[in-house]
Amino acid sequence: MDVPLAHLDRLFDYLVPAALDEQAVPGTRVKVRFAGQLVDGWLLERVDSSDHPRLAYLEKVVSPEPVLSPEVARLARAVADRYAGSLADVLRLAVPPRHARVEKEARPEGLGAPVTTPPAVPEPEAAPDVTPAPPTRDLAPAPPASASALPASGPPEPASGPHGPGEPATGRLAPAVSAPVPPGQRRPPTEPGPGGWRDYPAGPAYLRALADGRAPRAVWSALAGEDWATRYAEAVAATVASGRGAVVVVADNRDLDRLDAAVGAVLGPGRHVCLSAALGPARRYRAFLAARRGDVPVVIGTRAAMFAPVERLGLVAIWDDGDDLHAEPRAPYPHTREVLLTRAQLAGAGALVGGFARTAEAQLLLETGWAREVVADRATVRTRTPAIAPTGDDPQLARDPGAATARLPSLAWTAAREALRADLPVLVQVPRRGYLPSLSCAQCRTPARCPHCAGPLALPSATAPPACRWCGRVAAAYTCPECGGRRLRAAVTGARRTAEELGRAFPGVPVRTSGRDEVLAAVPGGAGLVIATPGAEPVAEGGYGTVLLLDSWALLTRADLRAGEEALRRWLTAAALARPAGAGGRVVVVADGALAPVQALLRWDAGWFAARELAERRELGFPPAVRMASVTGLPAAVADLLDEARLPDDAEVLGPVPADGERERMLVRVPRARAAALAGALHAAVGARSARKAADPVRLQVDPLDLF
DNA sequence: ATAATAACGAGA
DNA sequence: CTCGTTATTATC
Repeated sequence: MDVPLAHLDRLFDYLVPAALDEQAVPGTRVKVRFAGQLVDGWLLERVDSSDHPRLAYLEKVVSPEPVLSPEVARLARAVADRYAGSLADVLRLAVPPRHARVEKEARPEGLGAPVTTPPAVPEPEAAPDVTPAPPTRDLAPAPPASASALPASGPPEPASGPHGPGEPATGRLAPAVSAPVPPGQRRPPTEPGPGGWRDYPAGPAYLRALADGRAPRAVWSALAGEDWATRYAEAVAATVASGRGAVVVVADNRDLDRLDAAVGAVLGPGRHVCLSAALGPARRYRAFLAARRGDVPVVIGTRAAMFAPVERLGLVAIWDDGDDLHAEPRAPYPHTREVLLTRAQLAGAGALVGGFARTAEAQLLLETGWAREVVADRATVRTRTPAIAPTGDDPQLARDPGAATARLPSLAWTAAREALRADLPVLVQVPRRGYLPSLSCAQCRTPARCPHCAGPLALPSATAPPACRWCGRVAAAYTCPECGGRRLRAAVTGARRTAEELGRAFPGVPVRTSGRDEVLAAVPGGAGLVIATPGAEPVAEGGYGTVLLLDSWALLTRADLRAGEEALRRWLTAAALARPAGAGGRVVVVADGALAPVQALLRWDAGWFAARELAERRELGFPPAVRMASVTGLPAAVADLLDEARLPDDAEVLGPVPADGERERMLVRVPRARAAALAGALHAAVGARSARKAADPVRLQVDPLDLF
């Protein structure tokens, strides 16, 4: 039922009129009369009988196209459960709006066979007038216990889930999944081989497992300069060779263009489609239908593609899972990585979580044994990595808002000049403005944390004493746990460094900018300055001679749980565009070399940092070591919801802290083992509230990306 | 949402 | 005891 009311998040049975029997196939969009009015719904399954005494008839089958595949329906239910959301909300994300004209278009000749094999439905019994076919399960499916459509195994969290302790990826690779190659399956133009995966000791075995029809799960840390798009294309090709399909999701359209080219080159034409919101309704629905109808085995795209229906799913992959574009901004706010991993779990598909950086969440996959690490050995890392040096003994140097040259530490300036003299391009990464100022120790700059709950301290107003942004406690007499310092300072973001200023520092050199407004995909190989904000760095032909990472303090002192992780991610992504040290590639990061993210950059060791980060989150009780949920709304509504919710015994409620305007925010924290119980309790509480027409809305977010 | 229904309390 | 109002519940 496509209604946004949480307490209606379940199945309803309808009779199928004989006239609609043929069209009323699971996965179709339907219209039914509900509470007196016509509403949209999803036909989820056909059943022989119903417990409900008085059934109404299905009003209409909107389109015979079974757009919702059984696999995606199951996935959507699991995602709704994990995120304390409604199935209807998830289905809105999973199935793009129908485009009737596109649906009627003739399908290209010779592409694939019809996909759907609707379950055998008995013919309606002969009866006068309107002949009822067996009733149909419509709308939102009930929770697992009562919905026959759902598999015996529940959602993967937490017992057997991506982050759970169960089902370790033991031995060589994850357990095999039977997926026989159907006869007549087309082969890709080139036989898939390990290709560039040979640089990673576990790489060839991973590809072999995919090609053999198994379901290997890997967390991959890419080498500097890696052609990651081609590696992903190779993994996809291996999967396709086993007669299975693949879904690959990247963060933005620039990455998608790269991946598109690589997959096209490796797989040949017509074997994949791109799916992203940027396509617009018609093209998006066309790509979606091509996948659903089985015309292509591979879907690549931005997060709009995470639910893409693919036949015989063999691989799900995400590139750069730390990019916050992977977080869906619409309720119930699922994260691409979590959706894809749930999907791999439910569908028995392989998984590939790759990036130059590694998130704490990916590290958890390794530490629970759910996935296997694919990394290069240290010798290979050394030959591929540019020479990376910190220049941050005096962090003031980089933050001093003085003259242009004064802002460039001498090492950075020298490295840039030398690259330009060698006729090589120089990349300068400058963070965007606008990070929240927060408090850190005036002496050692350790971010100030609440002594009670380890939340971040901030100044509520110019005059008020510092207070915790989580639990609201006032930290009047703060003492830094690192150095004993008692003074706090606001971590001001770096001043905006303009291209003109840098141009003045290097007269006569062409300067290009790439940022929010205009993103460059690539730049030529000769001498030139490229000023880019994180995520908008163009690749340079032959690689950059020097990469400068400026204003690091603005990144590192952000009041964000992921500040260190995010800084390292941005640095690695930019540094990966430099030439190897042997070819003159250099990276200068304007930061203190003793800091952990800087250390990880210098050693090109994302895994080391992620392990450290995860350990710290365990200690502090932060995600992903625990499960968190946030409840935001007017104080009365928030209190009402938490009052209503039967939270697990060990749930810890933090807050309230002021949110925007009149609203406030509370955080609920539970151990991972209680994650499902927490989501269930919160969803039920939202349902109870909506059932009694509680006026003020509350926003419920499981795994909120921003905790502070 | 909206309608049906159960619950409640005041007034006769 | 009934009527009128309000809270509760179900919506196939």
